[in-house]
Amino acid sequence: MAQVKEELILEDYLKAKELKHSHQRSEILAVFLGIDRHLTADELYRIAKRRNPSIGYATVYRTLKLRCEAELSRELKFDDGTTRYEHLYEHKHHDHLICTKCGRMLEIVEPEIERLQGRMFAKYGFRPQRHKMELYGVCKKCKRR
Amino acid sequence: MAQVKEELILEDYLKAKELKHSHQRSEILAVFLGIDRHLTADELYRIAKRRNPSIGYATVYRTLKLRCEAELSRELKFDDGTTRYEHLYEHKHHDHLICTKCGRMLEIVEPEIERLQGRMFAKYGFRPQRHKMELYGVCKKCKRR
DNA sequence: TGTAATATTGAAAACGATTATCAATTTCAT
DNA sequence: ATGAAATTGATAATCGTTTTCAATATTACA
Repeated sequence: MAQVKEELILEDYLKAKELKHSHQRSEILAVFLGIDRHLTADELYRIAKRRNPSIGYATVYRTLKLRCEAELSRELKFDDGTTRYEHLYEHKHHDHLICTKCGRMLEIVEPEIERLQGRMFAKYGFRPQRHKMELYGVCKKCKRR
Repeated sequence: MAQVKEELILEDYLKAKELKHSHQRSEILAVFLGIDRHLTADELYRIAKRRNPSIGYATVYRTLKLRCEAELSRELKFDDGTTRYEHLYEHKHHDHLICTKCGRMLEIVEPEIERLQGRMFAKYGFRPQRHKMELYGVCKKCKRR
């Protein structure tokens, strides 16, 4: 199961950095891994806190930062000002289609766009690192209203 | 001259909203319009302040917000956490190619990508509003070092 | 012109999201 | 078990941005 393997990657990362385990961290991670949406730190905090009320805000941030360092997650800044965290492990690169009315967010994969992006990097002599594409519009449901 | 016409658009916007003129605002705008880079509010503040030391932080923010409301500018959030403002008037839609070493930013226009984006909106039944694409990599110069 | 109504200002306080600090606690190799 | 070191939650600090507020500037109109 992918989630188990993913935990092992973080495990190795902790070992390499000579870090220790902790209850709170695994609980926060269990929540985070179990949810497919792109959560904000605050959303994750609230949900984790329901499970274990002793969990603090700072630890949620620390845990998310750890995952980003281990390249298992990525921090994304959206136009509405929110910062959200997405899973990277075993997720193909994808772009985002966002409804500006209801906030719904779709992950979309479009190889054609990926190809074009590669060409753009080449055209300007850049070594590609990453990219980000967000399409903002009004979704089917919200259009009707 | 484009800059003059652009000022008239803001003029109309002010009239429509029954707003008044002000010295500080036009000075801030003169600086902003005269610089092609994507400035942060803080950068604009510093430069404007050199011209007129009485200009305050809040007015810079207020002026930028006004321009965004009038659809003459756009606020962009980048991955490094900075918020920058770009000119929209008589600027074709463009994407950004950003060097993660030196911070240099290129505006790139690629009709093919624009077309594809349009198709993505259609495919998922969204009414398009805007989009944003950022390519992060290492530029020619920085690659050499 | 002068006047009154109201928008604009700068400074400072307030704000929201994130990070740093710190003493108490937990982990873990020995 | 012990002790060194990492982790914790609460809280203070920080950063970028917005709001507040009393003083000032702009504008319409008498």
